[in-house]
Amino acid sequence: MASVPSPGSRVARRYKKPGRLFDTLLTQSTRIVPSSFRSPMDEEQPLQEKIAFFNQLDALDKLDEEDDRIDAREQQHRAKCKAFFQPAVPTVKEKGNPINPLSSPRPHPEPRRTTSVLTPTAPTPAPGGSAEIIKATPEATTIDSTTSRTRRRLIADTSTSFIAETPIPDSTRPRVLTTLRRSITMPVSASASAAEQSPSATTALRKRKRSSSGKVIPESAQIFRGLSFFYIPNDDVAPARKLRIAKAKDYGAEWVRSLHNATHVIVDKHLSYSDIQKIPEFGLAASLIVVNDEYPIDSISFRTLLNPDQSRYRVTGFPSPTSESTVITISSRDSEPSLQVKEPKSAGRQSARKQDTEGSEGTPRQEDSSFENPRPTKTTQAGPFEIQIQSSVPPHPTAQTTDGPKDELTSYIELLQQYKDLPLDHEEDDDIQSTKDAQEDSDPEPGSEDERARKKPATRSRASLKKTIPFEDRFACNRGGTKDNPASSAANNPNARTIEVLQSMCDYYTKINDRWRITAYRKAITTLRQQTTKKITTAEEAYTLPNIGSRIARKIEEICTTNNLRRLQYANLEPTDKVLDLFLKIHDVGLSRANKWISQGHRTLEDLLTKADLSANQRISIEHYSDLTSRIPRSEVTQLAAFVQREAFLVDPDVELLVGGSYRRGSDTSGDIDFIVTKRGTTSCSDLVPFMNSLISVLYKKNFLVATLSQSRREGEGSKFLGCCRLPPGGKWRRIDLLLVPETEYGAALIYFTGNDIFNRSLRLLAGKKGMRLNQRGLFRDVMRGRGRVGVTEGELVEGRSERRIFEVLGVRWREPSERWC
DNA sequence: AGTCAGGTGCG
DNA sequence: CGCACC
DNA sequence: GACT
Ligand SMILES: O=c1ccn([C@H]2C[C@H](O)[C@@H](COP(=O)(O)OP(=O)(O)OP(=O)(O)O)O2)c(=O)[nH]1
Ligand SMILES: [Mg+2]
Repeated sequence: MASVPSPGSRVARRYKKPGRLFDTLLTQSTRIVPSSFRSPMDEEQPLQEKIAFFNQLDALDKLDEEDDRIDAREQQHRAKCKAFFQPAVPTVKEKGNPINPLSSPRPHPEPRRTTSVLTPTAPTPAPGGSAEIIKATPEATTIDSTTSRTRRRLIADTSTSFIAETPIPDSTRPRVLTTLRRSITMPVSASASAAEQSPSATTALRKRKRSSSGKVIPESAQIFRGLSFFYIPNDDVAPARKLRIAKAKDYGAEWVRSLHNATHVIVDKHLSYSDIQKIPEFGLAASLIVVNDEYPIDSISFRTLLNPDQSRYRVTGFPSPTSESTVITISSRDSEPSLQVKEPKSAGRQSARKQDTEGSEGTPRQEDSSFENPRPTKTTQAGPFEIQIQSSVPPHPTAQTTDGPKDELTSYIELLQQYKDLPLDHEEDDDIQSTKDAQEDSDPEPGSEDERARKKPATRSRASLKKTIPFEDRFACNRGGTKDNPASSAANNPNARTIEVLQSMCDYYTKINDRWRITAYRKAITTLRQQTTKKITTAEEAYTLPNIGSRIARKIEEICTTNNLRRLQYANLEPTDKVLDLFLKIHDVGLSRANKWISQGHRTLEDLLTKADLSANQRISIEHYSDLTSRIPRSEVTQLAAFVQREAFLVDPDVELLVGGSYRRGSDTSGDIDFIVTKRGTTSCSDLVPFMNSLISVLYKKNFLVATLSQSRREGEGSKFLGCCRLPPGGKWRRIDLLLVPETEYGAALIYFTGNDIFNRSLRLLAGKKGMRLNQRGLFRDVMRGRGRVGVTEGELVEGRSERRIFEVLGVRWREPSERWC
């Protein structure tokens, strides 16, 4: 994967498996009208206006951001809490026992325990999910969701008119606007059926669903219980603040209007100490806890009252805490020398990607004039008026024409839209492949047929200029790629900047551990990267592409017009981000641990080596940080391979070793070296274990192997060895992976170990959609995945030996390893 | 409203 | 079960 | 977030 970080890169994969804790299930808007993303202006509109428009939207987006932020943090907090996050005391040791000097009204016993109680996250797997399993089990066929879903889709297809959103009259704001922005006009054609689905249509069209804070937080979780917050400004005019206030209330805080009965003073970020001093009776605040509005948010995030003394929560200009700053002053936390740098964007140019994350701790937000003005103005009028732009825009000719390389299987992999049933379409002008068919041929007997009957009629409308094209391109992984990146990725791709920005978004979500958004962005980026011919500028254009929906499409347009994404301005950029990246590259360190360390005040590798408690692997990994994080030139991989193969031959001449991973895909550089070890005639990896043991000991003796990170020799399971090695003379430390594979599973293992990971996943996804299951041991069929999503039946082995046959059975065109970059 | 790959080892 | 890894 |  060379330089390109996205696919397959460690970072990209860094999200962890769900563990159902992170099943975010946030909201999701279902797009119905093709142009739901459409902004009021049309293509021809002058750039200036577009920019102006975006600026106007700033306030609103801020809101969105706020939402995201909260949502995200809610997810995040679990990870952090579990990671023994220490609420108040940033000092290194002592885990439990948070000392909350000031906010002790409600001492929180032992955070860990508390958290588990607090999060009533009841996964509730919801039964009956296997709607799309083709080979559904008899009882599983009782699919219900399909009906409503289908209905919705139909409507979607019919709408032809475009909706426009009203540009916001700047001065106005808040909720009025919010509403306005979401207001939509019902497509004429759909109006007929509007009645039956109006709610969903509305939902689908509006930009996003905002969760009402109607949820009830269990009393035990109400960390603010007993506390009284006085806000400055003390009103809920600003929607974002209103939201925060509501949130605080949810957690037990009382919103007070007077300083007299307040316990905490929550100051708007944009206000400085000198500003709030003017407040009448401000003197009272001296005895109160004064923090900025980050404090409640963070506290909620961590489900515990944090130490309000942290610089992070200090109001700008607030007389510093008598300089007795507790123990250990965490440098980076408060330092932030030039906290004024800001510099929103302007010239841009800077590499958005990595280091640009130059934010400022305490003052991360730009001025963003609009958004929450201190003065108690009240929202005024706002004459919302909806504009209907009738645009008979014909379905984009694009769609499949997008670009050259397309192959059918590509289409599969990625979207696997309707693989098998991928019907007919072809010329049939009605694109509709809309797919509804998918379900119809399959089985309706159980009971829900009635509805299904009525829905199918209508439909034939084009409307969706969206990704209709069923198979044709749906990218996935076609591209050979490895070496072209030096030149191509950087200079060649016209969408470089866009990708760069989106990648930042992706990074952001990575930090937040939002699995699905990460993959969504990853996919979007991948398809964008494949548009090598022209620059995607408008939302429509972008929306046409697979895996780019309305929201990312909008962002793309914004990026192209403003060369920036407002979302990033306040979404990202904490100074600790670089540290986070630093830590994440350590083997056996993920988000959770890295964040934990950061919260403990560690900022450098040295800190970790001296102050943190590390596992053996982590220590090794830090001690050879630079070696292990640098990529291995192909030539060196070849040498390493030769070395190992030679030794292996001496141990057992019948054993075969093949280098897989990125090397097999033709990469110029690799993050590690992956060996697939097999021997003819073997049927279980246990047959190879003895060989492995001797090989490993030999390699150690030769000073080739220098560390073992993990080793598994379970019978029946694939066994693998992960360690570190180096070329004899004293080469750099390198990561090495050995996978033991019996001959009978060779093909499957080959696919697995060759990757890349995205390719594997799409293949497996495809298999799943075909009622099969693919893993590193083979391809199985008649798999029953029932309820709980857990495989009920393992399925019957179809093929495991031959890589090619697995492809065949899956109906996927053979792909050379070099074509497996997705 | 559900899905988004599928597995391992460790604590 | 969560985390980290492939 | 995207797609079904
Ligand atoms: O989440 C994952 C990670 C990896 N793999 C497979 C594909 C991958 O190709 C192979 C080896 O993993 P590795 O981490 O070595 O990735 P790589 O493709 O070899 O890239 P790199 O150059 O970073 O080693 O294991 C997966 O199936 N799922
Ligand atoms: Mg590799």
